[in-house]
Formats: sequence, structure tokens, C-alpha cells
Amino acid sequence: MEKQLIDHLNQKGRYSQNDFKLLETELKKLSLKKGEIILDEKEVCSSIYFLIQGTALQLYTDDTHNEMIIDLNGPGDWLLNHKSFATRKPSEYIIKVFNDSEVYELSIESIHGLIAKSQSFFQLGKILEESTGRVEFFDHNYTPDQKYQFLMEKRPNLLQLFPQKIIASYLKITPETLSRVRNRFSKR
Amino acid sequence: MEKQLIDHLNQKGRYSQNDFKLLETELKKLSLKKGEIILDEKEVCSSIYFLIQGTALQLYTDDTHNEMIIDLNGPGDWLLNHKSFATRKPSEYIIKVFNDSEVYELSIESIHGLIAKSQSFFQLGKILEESTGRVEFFDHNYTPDQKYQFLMEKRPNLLQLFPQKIIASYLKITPETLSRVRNRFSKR
DNA sequence: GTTCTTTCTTGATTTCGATCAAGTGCTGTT
DNA sequence: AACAGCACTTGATCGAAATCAAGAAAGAAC
Repeated sequence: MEKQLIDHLNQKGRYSQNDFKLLETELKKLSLKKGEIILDEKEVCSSIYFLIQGTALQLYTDDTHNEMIIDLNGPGDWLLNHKSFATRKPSEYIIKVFNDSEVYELSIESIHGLIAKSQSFFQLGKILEESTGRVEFFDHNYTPDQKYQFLMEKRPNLLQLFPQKIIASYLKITPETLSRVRNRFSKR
Repeated sequence: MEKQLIDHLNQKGRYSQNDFKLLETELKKLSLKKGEIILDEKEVCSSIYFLIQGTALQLYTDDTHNEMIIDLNGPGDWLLNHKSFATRKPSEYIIKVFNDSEVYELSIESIHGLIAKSQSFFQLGKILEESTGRVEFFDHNYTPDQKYQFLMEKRPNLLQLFPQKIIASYLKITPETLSRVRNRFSKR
């Protein structure tokens, strides 16, 4: 099992050596090519994925065929649609990798099995709930500057991982505006 | 137990007569005066509340002391902070009633007890996940007109239950703009 | 009832980000 | 090296919603 996941779990909770052994047998490592889809629209989210390497985005296509990006992810993030996972109903959005990526897949059945064997795995629920990386610019009515600041503070790695037009789309601003924001920030 | 809750549960899942009996013993009925706080900031959300009568709002105060309304609720809605409830960490926002209200309180201990007695109560998890009434204007960059349309379609009752300045705040638009939107819609 | 307060409406003005447009620079391909 | 294609920058213009301002309407208090 990758050190990355071990560190992540140790940081978020308490797991024994035996827990890691149990977990290891359930993980499936997948290598995905740029653009491959992890969870398609209308599909039920029945696994969670730990992003070891690469990048992923979560998006949907609205009525006017715009791709609306609702989350960006980098190494160490969990990929799943909470709502679909919990309700067993079709996902309203797509999760796909943006670059060639490596992920661990952990199915819902595996999770149930693990919990049956060790109570430690109850902690997974909390991790998932916490780790919606997703910054809520959305609740507020933030200005482009505030949104960018937020990203710099909360998820600076994303700024390195994605081109600006993707960042701009995620922030719901135009690439031109993002360019001007960055220009302003660089002069501070 | 109020018919309202029975109907709600029957509509969302399958419960036996006995389930209802079990549930009834765990419910605590509370009468709240206008403005009373159900879940305060920094408090852990350790109960869920079914709003029988009245109205409630969920909000937080940002750095510049504006009250940011993130959800509005009417009779038949569940009140809770999912994230705080799941992670057992302090809530980032407040839930309070807007008018004199009646609610059923169901504690997390009660829920665990109920699930131990009847598997039916697993369904509660799904209900809660589904019933974030919360419309996501936030993911999109909707215009005032689109936001209002959304509300009319998805949660028309809110328009009757709250004054326009509250609605406007929820939609992140000014009361002036809301007034103009309504004027436009009335002429269609 | 009358007054006081708050909500809502309507109009005029301003402002910020989108759009339109052109140019620069980088990367990969042949 | 030359070119094509794409990402990013920079400037000019436009437009929609915020802000500013005043008045009308609806409630609450007396």
C-alpha cells in the first residue's frame, strides 16, 4: 500500500497494523489515462477512490451544454459523490481524471466487510465527510479576488495542478478576470 | 405523533406499525419562540429536528458581520448540520427558528437505539441525505431570474413563509433586485 | 382611529466583471 | 527553423446588478 494513504489515514484517525493489513486486501489499484471517467452521470457511486497520483475533476453539463466544474482534486484527495453513495441513487455529475492518474478503489461492499472486522473503519465515514475538499465560494457571493485568495489559502496545490482556464471555470469567473486577479495579487 | 411526520416517513420509506411505536417513545416535542436557537455555532449537532410547524433558518456571520443565510426551512423539513452530525465536530453555522415553531427532537443516541431495534431506521440516513432542501444556486452562476425561478419550482412554499428581504438574502441578491424580478415574473 | 416603523417598490447612477478584440509567448510537429 | 495551435495577457466597451435615494404601502403600537 502506498505510503501516501497510510500517512493520510494515520493523520485522520487511529488504525492498527492489522487494520492496514485488512484494508490492503480490499484495495484495488487502478491506473487511468487522461480523461478516463471514474463515475459517470446517472451511475450510482458504489466505490470510493483515493487519488494517489494525478488529478481529477468533478463536473456536470448544464442545460446549455456548458461544463460546470464543481470540484478539483489532487493527490491525497478522496473521489466520490457523497449523495449518490449514501442514497444509492444515480449521480448528478461526472468524476473523471484530468491527467494520467493512479487511484485506489474501495467498494462499498469492502467497506462494510472491513467495518464488520474492525470498528476502526467507522472512521472512514468521518474522513469522507470532512474531506469534501470543495471550498464553498458558493454560499457567499465572493468577489474574484476573494475566491482566488480562498483557493490560495485552502487549496494552493490546485493552482499548480491545473491550467488557469480550468481554475477560472471552477471559480466561475472568466480566464481574463483570473489573469487580472493574479496580476493584482503579484503586485502586493 | 403528528400525522405530518408519519406521512413524511411513509412517503420516503417503509415503516411498520411497530416502528412508529418505537419511534414515538424517542421523540421529544419542543415548542420554540421566534428567534430561539436550535443549534448554535461551535456546538456539535447531536440531534436532528423535524419541523412540524413554523419556520427556521440556517446562517452564519461572516468576517464583516453580515448574516449569510444558507438555508430556509418550512414545515416538513429536517433541521440539522450534516457535517457536524457526521463528524462530531463543532458546527460552522447556526440554526434558529424564524417564527414560533414546533419541532420533534431525535437525538443521535435515540437513533442508534432505534437502529439496534429495527433495521428500518437505517433509512433515516438516506432521508437526511436527500432532504437537504437546499437548492444549489451556488454551483452555478445563476442570474437573479434563474434563482427565483428555481425557488418557485423547487421550494415555492418558502416564498409564502418568509419576507422578501430574507428571500433576497438567501438568494444573494438585494431586495431591490428581487422586487424587480418579481415584477418581471408577474407580467409573464 | 393616528403615528411610527418596517417592508416593498421604483427610478437614477455607479461599478465590477463579462465580453469583444488583439497581441504575446509557449509547445509540439514536421 | 517555420508554422500551427493553444494558453495567457492586456486593453476597450458593454451590461446587469449593486448602490443610492425617495416614496408608497402595509403592520404594529398606542
